[in-house]
Amino acid sequence: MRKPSCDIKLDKNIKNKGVWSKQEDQKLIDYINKHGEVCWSTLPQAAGLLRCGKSCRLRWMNYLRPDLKRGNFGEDEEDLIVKLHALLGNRWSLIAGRLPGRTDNEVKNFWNSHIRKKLIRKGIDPNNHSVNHKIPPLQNQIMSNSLKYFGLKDISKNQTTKTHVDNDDKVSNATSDKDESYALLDLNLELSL
DNA sequence: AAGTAATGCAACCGCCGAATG
DNA sequence: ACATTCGGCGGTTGCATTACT
Repeated sequence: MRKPSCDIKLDKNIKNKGVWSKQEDQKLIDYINKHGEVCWSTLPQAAGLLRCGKSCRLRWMNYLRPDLKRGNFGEDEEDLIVKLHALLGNRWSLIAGRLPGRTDNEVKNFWNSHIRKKLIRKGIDPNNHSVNHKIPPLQNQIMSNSLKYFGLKDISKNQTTKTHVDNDDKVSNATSDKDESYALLDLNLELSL
């Protein structure tokens, strides 16, 4: 058993947990402005922070980075997230990569708190975006090509994911070889992204 | 005004793959 | 070849805020 790379419970140097204070934010910002995004595991000590490197990285990536957009998602962004999710599933970092100034955490939260409910209200299954139509061969081919563009396997052919449905309100992307393929309605993604 | 439920979001947890010794 | 470390990711939790009764 290898020990966790960052174990808050075991590391005696890590005293702070939970919400970051303004002072901690400032220390992190100052350090990164001065030294850049260097080794996260040694950063906390070097910057005088009582946090683990992982926590520092998360704080910087999701909140402090100067190029972050913040604020509400626009309709165009929402639309793009839905389309990308139909194509990529819960690969939030890939989806966020197509949305300048947005983080994977932000996209994931937005999906779980807004988009999922919206799709359910419209009678669309947010997990597979299906409205009970089979994917026509041409559309299937487009999907397959799109996945190749992102450097991904075509999961519709043989994927068995680890998440599953506990109840109808839980996130799931359960698919298996036995599952049928469903249509991705309105998936007019530009393949030249 | 007080209590409770629902919601949104920041942060944590645990796992994985790549890099390194 | 193997063990270890690290960065990164997705899932989940917990808390603050808001809405409702």
